Amino acid sequence: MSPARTTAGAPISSIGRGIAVLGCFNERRRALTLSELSEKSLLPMSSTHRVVAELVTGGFLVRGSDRRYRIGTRVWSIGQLAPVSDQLRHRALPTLARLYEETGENITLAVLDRGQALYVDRIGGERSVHTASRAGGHLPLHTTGVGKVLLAWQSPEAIEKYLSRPLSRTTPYSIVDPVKLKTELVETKNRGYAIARQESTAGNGSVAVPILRGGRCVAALGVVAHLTHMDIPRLVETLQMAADSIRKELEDDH
Amino acid sequence: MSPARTTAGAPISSIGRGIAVLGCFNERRRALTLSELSEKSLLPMSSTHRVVAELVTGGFLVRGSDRRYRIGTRVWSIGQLAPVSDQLRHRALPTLARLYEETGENITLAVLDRGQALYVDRIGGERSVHTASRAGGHLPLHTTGVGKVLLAWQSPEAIEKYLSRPLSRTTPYSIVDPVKLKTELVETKNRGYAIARQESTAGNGSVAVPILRGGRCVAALGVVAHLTHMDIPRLVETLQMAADSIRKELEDDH
DNA sequence: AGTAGAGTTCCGGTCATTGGAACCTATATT
DNA sequence: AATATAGGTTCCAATGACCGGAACTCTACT
Repeated sequence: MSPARTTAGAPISSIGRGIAVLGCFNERRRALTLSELSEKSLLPMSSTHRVVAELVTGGFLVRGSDRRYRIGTRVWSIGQLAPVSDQLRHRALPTLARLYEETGENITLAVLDRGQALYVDRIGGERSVHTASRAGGHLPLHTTGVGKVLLAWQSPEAIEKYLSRPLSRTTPYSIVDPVKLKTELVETKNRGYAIARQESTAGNGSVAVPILRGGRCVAALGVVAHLTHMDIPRLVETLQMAADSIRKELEDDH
Repeated sequence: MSPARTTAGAPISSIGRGIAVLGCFNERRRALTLSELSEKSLLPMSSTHRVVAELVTGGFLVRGSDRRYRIGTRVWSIGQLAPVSDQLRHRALPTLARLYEETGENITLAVLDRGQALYVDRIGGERSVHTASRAGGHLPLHTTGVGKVLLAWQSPEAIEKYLSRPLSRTTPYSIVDPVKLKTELVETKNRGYAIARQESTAGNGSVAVPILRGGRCVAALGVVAHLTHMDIPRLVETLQMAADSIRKELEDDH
């Protein structure tokens, strides 16, 4: 009776609907009820129910004893085959482990993804400070050490494009002035590493270096620590050696 | 004209088709052409083409310069929200890093998934031996240390069920006799750890211990090393302390 | 017991989906 | 250069899988 797939205006394919449902999950919302999925995906309840049932059948969603849906192990498993995991994370992990043991601080590895810093992995125990980053999570480019590195090594046009949009403020120390940020980016690229001071989380600072391949910055390696015990020159040296080690690791085959 | 979705017998939903296409990828085949996807998913070329195009639009697939399709970063990113990654891997990672640094050998963390050992993570550098395991990959339960642990702590019925099916042989040393394997499993549970000697890859041995929560074995922690330099009693002690550390980590909230 | 909210099933209408066929486009072979 | 082959893309008529409102069931809470 009613025209199918016109509720939200543009018609969406079945696969698009499935992806939309999976896209409802994020770091804050890792377990959702059917109603929440229906609301967030903008699909009617009955349609959501059907789509969800098919995703459950395929192992892409699982329903817990609390009746909430979570991302299935199958998605995780297939996701491991993505180049970012297979080529980068896997090869860098031993170096990250060594860095973590050496410094005892949070170690992060990030790449540029959809205009944000995508955290490819993070090692940080209870002994190290609490941070906002999490493997698979996105953070802005201008409030973190790794983000600044990823942005600084972009083309001038890409940098201008990023600066032309409003810069979000996460803490009172976040740099939201495009002119000031541009100066900082130039400085970052010149000296070869980035610093962030309480720009993402209060009390924390971070240092980050690029992992370069043929002049391109393919990833950024960083440390997050409490500002009071952050020996920057020493961290930079340690990070640069580790970045070089990862770069070599990436060169093997392909 | 032709009846839709009856080529392969049972009708498959659109979402099921999307999942089938994504399911074509595995550790051996991380980059596939459209033809290969069509062949493996049992879908006609034109249908595959449409499904793939929608997956690309949604960021679930990407096409490289070699015209091959690969799993998109988005799948990896969403997969990180799965409990196996979010609850287990993330919390265990610092301990795995410490273990790796302490031993210098391959460290593996696995859970039971669909009758196989699913590797939740693996840290192993070029210094450690080459192994078959990889994060996100599956291996049989009876040919690896972690697999034996996961199986040994299952219910007697589940063990019988596993033993009733033919046991695959990976190396000449693989235990394929159900009676012999059962004895080994009993012994494993009694002594509290598992050993495998060249049952998965030639020259390698492994030691593994369970991570227990309320009597249930939620994961297995193992080391893979060259048989000649494997100090079993020492590795067992190190692993058990690490397993206890991970168990405590899992107890924090929920 | 009653109520609200969440979740599930039903079902007729219809439009997105389907796949064969035709058509491109590179790469290899003659 | 011409031809062949495989791989990939577009087209289009036919149709049955998908659509979602409505009715119903289940669960949790008062």
